[in-house]
Amino acid sequence: MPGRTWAGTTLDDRKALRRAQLVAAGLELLGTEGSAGTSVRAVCRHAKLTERYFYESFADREELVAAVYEHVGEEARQALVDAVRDAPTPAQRAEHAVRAFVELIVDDPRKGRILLLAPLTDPALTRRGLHLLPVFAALVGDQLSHGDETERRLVAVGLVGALSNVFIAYLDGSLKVSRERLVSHCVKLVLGADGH
Amino acid sequence: MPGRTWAGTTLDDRKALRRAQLVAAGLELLGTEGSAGTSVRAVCRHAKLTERYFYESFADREELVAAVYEHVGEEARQALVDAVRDAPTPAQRAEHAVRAFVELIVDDPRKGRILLLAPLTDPALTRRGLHLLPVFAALVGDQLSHGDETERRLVAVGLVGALSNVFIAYLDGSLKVSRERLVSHCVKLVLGADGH
DNA sequence: AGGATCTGACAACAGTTGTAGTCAACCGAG
DNA sequence: CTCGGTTGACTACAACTGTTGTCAGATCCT
Repeated sequence: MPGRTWAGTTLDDRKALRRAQLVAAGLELLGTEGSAGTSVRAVCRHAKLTERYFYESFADREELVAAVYEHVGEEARQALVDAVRDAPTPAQRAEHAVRAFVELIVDDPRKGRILLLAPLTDPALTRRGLHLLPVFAALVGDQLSHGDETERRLVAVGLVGALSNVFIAYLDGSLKVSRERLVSHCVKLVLGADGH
Repeated sequence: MPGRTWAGTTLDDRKALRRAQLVAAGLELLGTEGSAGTSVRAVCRHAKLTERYFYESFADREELVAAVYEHVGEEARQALVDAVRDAPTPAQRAEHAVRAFVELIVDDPRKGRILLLAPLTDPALTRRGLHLLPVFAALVGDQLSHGDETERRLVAVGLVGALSNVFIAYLDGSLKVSRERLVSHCVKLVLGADGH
């Protein structure tokens, strides 16, 4: 059993550490170079590990990019849940959620790019149907109060698209606007979506 | 001078024809297989031409991709211009424009995918900053009547994002809704955007 | 110290990529 | 018919991909 210690740590510890390094390297590459630049070799170079350790933690290149995507997605989900909790009114919930998301992707644009763009571009994700935006859109749709089923879905999909595009434009610098204004505009979008 | 005729056509004619075949093959591949599947060899196979003719018309793989994108973009622009002309009221302009766009991408989803997704996914396009959505957004922004400069830009970027996302969801089948309802909802989005 | 275990640097495989070059066959103008 | 422009099939190259394997050396438990 791998209770045996090595350089002060157990085998499982080091294995988990290496896996984390690989995921971090994958996040960096997927968030900057994009899908094509995220090769097994490139990830290993970046993580300062050899290919052997790649296949110790992942069966595929696919598994790595899926792990990266899910990692970022989970982070975003958690940030949103934390933000919405303890906000009594819908308006406050909207503002907190938007602010949390903006903070997440402004602190680390790589995560924004991965969350918003990767599932559209990387075959490893599209093939698995791994796309969280529809999930978010469904959550948003459930919060809406007006209209029938498909109406809510249309509104939610549109709203998520509007927010995404504004974020993307903000991220790549083509939308020059203060962060405060960005947040308040997005809040307005969210609140306006439910308003008729 | 290449006025000399060959098999009934001049050299320039055949060269142009081959170029068109290559662009058509590029459109097909970029719109179905995506960026990764659009290799020089694959394009040539699809166009039933050899690599030599590829480099007769394009210096790079990049040039081909850019040509395909600009081709589709020009087509979309033309369709929108045609649709908007002769529509007196803003409401009619919005409806005609949306309808024209929907027809374009429903008749040929490949074009929709190229227009909306390719610039986000293909390095050949991102590197050149070849992205027409901001251009469309700017056009839209000029039509808005409320707010200052940045306000109009924010609204336009959001509107374009909302429309794109709805179209994309409709294209990949995840948004099951009748075409008429799609159009009318999009028209509502367009008209609602200017209502501040 | 001995021996099991872990590590890292590399090589090997077959495949695809972009790009360029060669060469035999063809075609139509003079 | 001949000659030069034109065609297409084919090869060549170096670089890269995912994946697996090898092997010398370091590290720690007993």
